[in-house]
Amino acid sequence: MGRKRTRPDNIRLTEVAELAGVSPITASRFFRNPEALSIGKRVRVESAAKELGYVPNLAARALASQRTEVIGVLIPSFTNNVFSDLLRGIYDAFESSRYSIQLANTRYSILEEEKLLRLFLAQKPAGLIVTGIDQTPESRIIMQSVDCPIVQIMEIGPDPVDMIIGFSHADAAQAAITHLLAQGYRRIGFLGARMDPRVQRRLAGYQAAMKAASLFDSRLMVTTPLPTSVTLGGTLFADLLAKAPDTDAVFCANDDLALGVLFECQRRHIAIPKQMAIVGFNDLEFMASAVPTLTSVRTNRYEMGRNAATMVIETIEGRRPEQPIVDLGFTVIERQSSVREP
Amino acid sequence: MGRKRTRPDNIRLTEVAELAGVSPITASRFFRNPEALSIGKRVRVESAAKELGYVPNLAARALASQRTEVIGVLIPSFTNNVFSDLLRGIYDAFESSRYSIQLANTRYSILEEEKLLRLFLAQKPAGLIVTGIDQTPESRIIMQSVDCPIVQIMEIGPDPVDMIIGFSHADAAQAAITHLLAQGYRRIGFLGARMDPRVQRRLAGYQAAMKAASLFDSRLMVTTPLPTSVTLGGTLFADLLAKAPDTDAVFCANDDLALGVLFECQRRHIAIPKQMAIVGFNDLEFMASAVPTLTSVRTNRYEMGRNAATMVIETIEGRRPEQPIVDLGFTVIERQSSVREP
DNA sequence: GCGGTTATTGACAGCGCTACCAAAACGTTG
DNA sequence: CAACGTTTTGGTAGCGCTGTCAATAACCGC
Repeated sequence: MGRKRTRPDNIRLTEVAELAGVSPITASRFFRNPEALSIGKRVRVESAAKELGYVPNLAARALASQRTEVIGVLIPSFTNNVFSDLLRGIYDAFESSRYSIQLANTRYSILEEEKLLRLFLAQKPAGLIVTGIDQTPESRIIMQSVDCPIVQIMEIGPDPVDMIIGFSHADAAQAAITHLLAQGYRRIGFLGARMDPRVQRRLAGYQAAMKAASLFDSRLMVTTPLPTSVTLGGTLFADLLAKAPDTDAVFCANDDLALGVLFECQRRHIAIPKQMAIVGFNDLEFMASAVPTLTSVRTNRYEMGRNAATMVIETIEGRRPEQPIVDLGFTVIERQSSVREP
Repeated sequence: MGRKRTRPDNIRLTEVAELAGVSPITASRFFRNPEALSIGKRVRVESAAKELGYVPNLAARALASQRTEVIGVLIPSFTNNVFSDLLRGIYDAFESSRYSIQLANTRYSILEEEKLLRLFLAQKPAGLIVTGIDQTPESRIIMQSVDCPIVQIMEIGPDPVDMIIGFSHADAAQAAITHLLAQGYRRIGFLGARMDPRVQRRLAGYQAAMKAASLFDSRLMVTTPLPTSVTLGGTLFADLLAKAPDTDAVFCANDDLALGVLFECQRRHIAIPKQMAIVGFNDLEFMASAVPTLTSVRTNRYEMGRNAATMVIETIEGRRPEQPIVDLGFTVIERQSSVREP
């Protein structure tokens, strides 16, 4: 008959209410919507809570209110530097809020993503941040049927589930190629690893630009499903030179590959940018420091994370951003590796 | 009088029990300790749960059982590559378990860490993973008073709160210096950024080795509280050369700095390893790919994360590891940047 | 001073699950 | 086959909080 278990010694809301001389429900309201209380009760509850060191029991709150204060975040990789900047932005934005983050790694698998999505939604999160726009049809249905704000990040697309923030990878790649063309390079190669959807779109942008300039040649494209690395950059570059020895520039789908190309050029005594131009993607910190300095396409990853988080919070709190699609753009940062001396 | 709120359409344990023809408590047991059920009921509950698509309500579980299945993880930075490997290990290990991870960033502040610790412990986590051994006295008291397993990671020390896994940063630094000494280098500089406790211990190891060889000279040490970066490596190296122009080797407290030094040497046409040796720390992937390849001290970050997580899980499940202090060691990977040709 | 409106406060019940104990079912043995 | 031990199952109550609605207090114009 009932529990004999020793009552935990934690302070409960009832205790706070008692000390403050109000009903538990009033005390409860203080923590959710202090403005609803009269000034007198507000300060009484506040000081009682502080005096007792009250910490709300989130499990009880979640059970009673049928929702949590958890924001689910789905990213495809922890290893990639790109996502660490993103995460920093997200965590910074949520830090001062009452929401906590539940982070999960999809490992670049949309099936894994769907599984994690189901898992998350069963716990009724207050919001969701998911990477990219290439969910499974199932995932989209799940996401649409849910009533919490959802922000897709990393790229923009015409048909967001709810809100979306990012930039056009195809346009960014195209801008990089346009820059190389303007510098007089003609045999521009493409190196890509992992070939996740965003890299594919960079490839598409590259192809569009090359075709528009009537310079497209499939031998100039070297890609691999392997995860990216600096070493891989060197390997892919070697492949590229084997297929197209007259290559005079390389656009790398990310900066790690670009660094690998730089090292491979040093090994082969290929002069940069005279014999070979290098352009990377993301503009990681080391690009500005390399010798020669490496051109890259700057993307606003920290801001993306931060803004995505802000959009979620605002929506939860009823101040939904008027613009559900946010394009953060990109900038081609021209450096020595792709700028020909006059 | 009571709630009129629409009953959520989620499947509850009671429904599963009903369909399986057992009492709710038996169904509950199935999810916590299936072995306690007879085979017959076990399969009945299992298929009923699957048929209804039952997902347990974690909030209710946490409230009723007075504990959660959340593992708190405190790391000092998201930006640092070192921690992304660690996190990957931790997430991999917890993936197949029922535990979920609550990640927080202390920003290298032990006061922030103490705050986050309080926050975590109020929610009764099932376990805790914290970085390093330099907590505030308050933090240590809090951690000792808690009854969940705690693993400290990244380094080892004599007096763990509970369990600890890592390696000796001082010994690792000392080994790096020993290697340089063996190669005949004598004016060995030290570059360090951020100067968090682990970098300080690397510095201590450097100092010990230099003093033992009667080669210590404070002008050879250049440090800064600034966060690390490749660019900073170049800057610190320039400072070092200004203070001690006869420097013939540099030990960098991390690989980013080492890469920056490499670039600075290229800029100044300093021959590596003839005029200058470079040794980094952590052995990030790019070190093997640089030109020349860069010597570094390999640390087992992924394994550290994975093992820490496993230690937590085992302890929760009553199979506490017999050895609470785990030394994962390190390896000096000798590469071109520090090996003199005969 | 009255009817009516709005700001505060409180009572009640229950969110979905599990701890505790007891009872039932099952085996085993002399 | 009774007596006993062991496994398996169920009943009860309650974890700490909040949604709903009702009640009360405060305010207002006339």
